[in-house]
Amino acid sequence: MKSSTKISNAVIRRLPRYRRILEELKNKDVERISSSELGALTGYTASQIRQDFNNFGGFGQQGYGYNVQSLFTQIGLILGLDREYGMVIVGCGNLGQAIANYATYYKKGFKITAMFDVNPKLIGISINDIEVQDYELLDGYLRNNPIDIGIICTTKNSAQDVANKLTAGKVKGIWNFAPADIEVGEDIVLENVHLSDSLNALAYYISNRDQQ
Amino acid sequence: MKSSTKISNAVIRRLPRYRRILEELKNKDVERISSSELGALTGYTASQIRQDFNNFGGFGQQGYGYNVQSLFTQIGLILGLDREYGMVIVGCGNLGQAIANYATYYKKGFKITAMFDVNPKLIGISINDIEVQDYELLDGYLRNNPIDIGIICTTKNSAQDVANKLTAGKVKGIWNFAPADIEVGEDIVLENVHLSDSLNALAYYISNRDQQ
DNA sequence: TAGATTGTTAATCGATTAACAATC
DNA sequence: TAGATTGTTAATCGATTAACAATC
Repeated sequence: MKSSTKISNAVIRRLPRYRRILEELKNKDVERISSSELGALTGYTASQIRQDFNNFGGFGQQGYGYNVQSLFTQIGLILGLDREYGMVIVGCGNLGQAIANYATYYKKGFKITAMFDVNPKLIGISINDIEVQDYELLDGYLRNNPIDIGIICTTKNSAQDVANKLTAGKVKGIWNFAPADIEVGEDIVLENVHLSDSLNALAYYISNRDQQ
Repeated sequence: MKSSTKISNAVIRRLPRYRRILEELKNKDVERISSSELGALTGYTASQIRQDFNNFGGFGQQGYGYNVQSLFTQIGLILGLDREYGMVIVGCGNLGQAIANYATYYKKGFKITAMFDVNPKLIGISINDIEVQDYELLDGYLRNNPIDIGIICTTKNSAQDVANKLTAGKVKGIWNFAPADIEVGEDIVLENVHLSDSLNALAYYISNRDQQ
């Protein structure tokens, strides 16, 4: 894998989709796939698929195509899925709990190690065997436990404060579900899931279906 | 607004963000803003902002900039936020409940009218005064109540079946949270929120921070 | 070997940025 | 009026698609 040249964001965003589809093929015991077959499944052009993979060096074989298992593994390596990520969730309402369940049952390699909230009704309850702690304890927890990813599932108003505490606690990335534009330092990776933006885009395309 | 020419998806995806930031400015009683000021707030270039708005006709005034209130309203009109959208949620676990709360409290104009699940433990309970109904009743409900948006918060395995029922029930758009690649007809707008893809991209950027 | 399909270069397309005349 | 800032055209940049030689 050449890691010297910068890979465009557009390529990176397609990789998880490739991987998802390859996993399904793998489960169906499909051994090999050509770029055009993969194109039919993903909706991308065969040409784009070959370009994408060649950003990281050749994964295929002329006249044969790509080995499903090996391509799946390679993409996992590129995405950094060959290691474990420690995560904390801040905000344990329905959304926080949904993310906790999701990560616990579906995302091997992403491990929730602690959960925090300010709500006394939530503090002390257990979610998938993880006890919700008082938000006041977040600082101390991060000092003693190096964490990779902080997940913000709070309200809009608390989001920046949480981000600041996560930053001070030296997380490497923030997965933000709060409908806020939080600011973080250069060295922290910020991934926003702005549900509101997604719903607004959906409304647009419903209202302008002819243009889609 | 010229609706004759197709607006690129990239532009549409930026509109909700503009609107979000304009709303904040409006709340702070800011009356006018220039493209370069808005650029500083959004991270886009002033040039891009002017290009974006000019897709829909001129919203600004030379020498003055843009009127915050009016620009906010215009973007809302473009996105189709001047009407109400009826929505049903299928799958009422934590995620479905989180979306229900979110839509109820934060998204004026998007109204949840019914919720469905297969789980007997959930059927009958009320979430924000909406009773969870048996999934078996979805078909009949959609026949009698025209719905704009169907929200899928089920497991991966059920997602396509739900999508088929929503399609048969003539929804205009589907907001899919299930980690599945569902297929819908041409005339239905599909908006996916693939948490898994988002988390995988986050992992990539954490593992390759130097490249970001 | 012949056929298939990649890897890779070149061409095209589209999106972003720069520049500046128009005008408030 | 002079200054500011848009609207809009032109230039650039980057991403996608097409084409085909390399090769399994």
